[in-house]
Amino acid sequence: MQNTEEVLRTKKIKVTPQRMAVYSVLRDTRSHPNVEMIYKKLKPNYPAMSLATVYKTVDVLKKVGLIQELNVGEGGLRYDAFVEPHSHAYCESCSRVDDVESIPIEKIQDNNLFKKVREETGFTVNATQIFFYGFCPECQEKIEENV
Amino acid sequence: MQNTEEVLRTKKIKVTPQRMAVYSVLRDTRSHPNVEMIYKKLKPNYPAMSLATVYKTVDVLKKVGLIQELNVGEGGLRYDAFVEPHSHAYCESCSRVDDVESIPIEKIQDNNLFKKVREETGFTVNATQIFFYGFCPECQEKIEENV
DNA sequence: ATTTCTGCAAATGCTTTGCATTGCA
DNA sequence: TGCAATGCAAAGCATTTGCAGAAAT
Repeated sequence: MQNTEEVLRTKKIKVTPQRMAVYSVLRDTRSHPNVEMIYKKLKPNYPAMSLATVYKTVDVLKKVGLIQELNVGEGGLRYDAFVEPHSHAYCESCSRVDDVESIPIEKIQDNNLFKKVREETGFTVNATQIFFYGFCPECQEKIEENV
Repeated sequence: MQNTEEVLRTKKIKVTPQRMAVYSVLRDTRSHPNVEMIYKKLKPNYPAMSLATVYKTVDVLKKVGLIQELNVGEGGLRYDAFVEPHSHAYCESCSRVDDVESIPIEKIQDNNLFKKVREETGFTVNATQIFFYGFCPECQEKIEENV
């Protein structure tokens, strides 16, 4: 995997320790953290890091396409450095977000879905976002225990 | 179509003018308004109507299943009285939200998609939300004019 | 040297809350 | 009448902004 510094440089944005740190956190996890979670994770190693900087940084990373922003309803905005098209499962109990890779969005696109949407609505479509809402394995267990 | 008052009564919630008004607005439009839009629409006829009441009302209507809440990213929370499963197209320029009915979610469910998600992630899935992001016909024209 | 980023604090804006009053059942 | 909903103002929270100092190119 290309190192974080190189990746940022490729995108022609200034390379700062804060940006490397935020992007590294996102590259190293599959947990789709929100800004607060990123901040908490970084604080021990970067005591001077400001929450506002995390906000500004995810914004920059999003704009250059290094990360994607997920709007998961009550769970707020989450960030994901895995930018290949894929869908997500959201746990309505603990707000956990998992990747779903077995339903590849490319396949849906291949099925002429974008074209179909265009025919119906006149919209030109660039992207799609698919969410599955339900309960993660851990929360299912908890719910069963409480019966 | 059943009248608004009857529908509310069926759901065993208190029938008030404010609730009827909010629900009527949502039944009469396909524009997926947010709270602010609902409020503005009602203000001329209900000058005493408070924004807080609109917030509380959409919450109640959502809980009894009369409307659904759509989380459309930057456009915030939108409300829709059309609760049959369907997907949505979101205009990244003007925030307009259109229904997409030609891609029925039932069909996706029939394709064992929920089962597939469960096999991959362990999540039990109750619902899905599909968004198409792009530009609506009007905004496409505007963009072309400015070239 | 210049431009951009960071960190702080203040400001913003959307949403929620508390509570006295009103209104539905 | 009793309980729930409304409307107002205040509070709450996540996010954004302005700006002086710091850092990257």
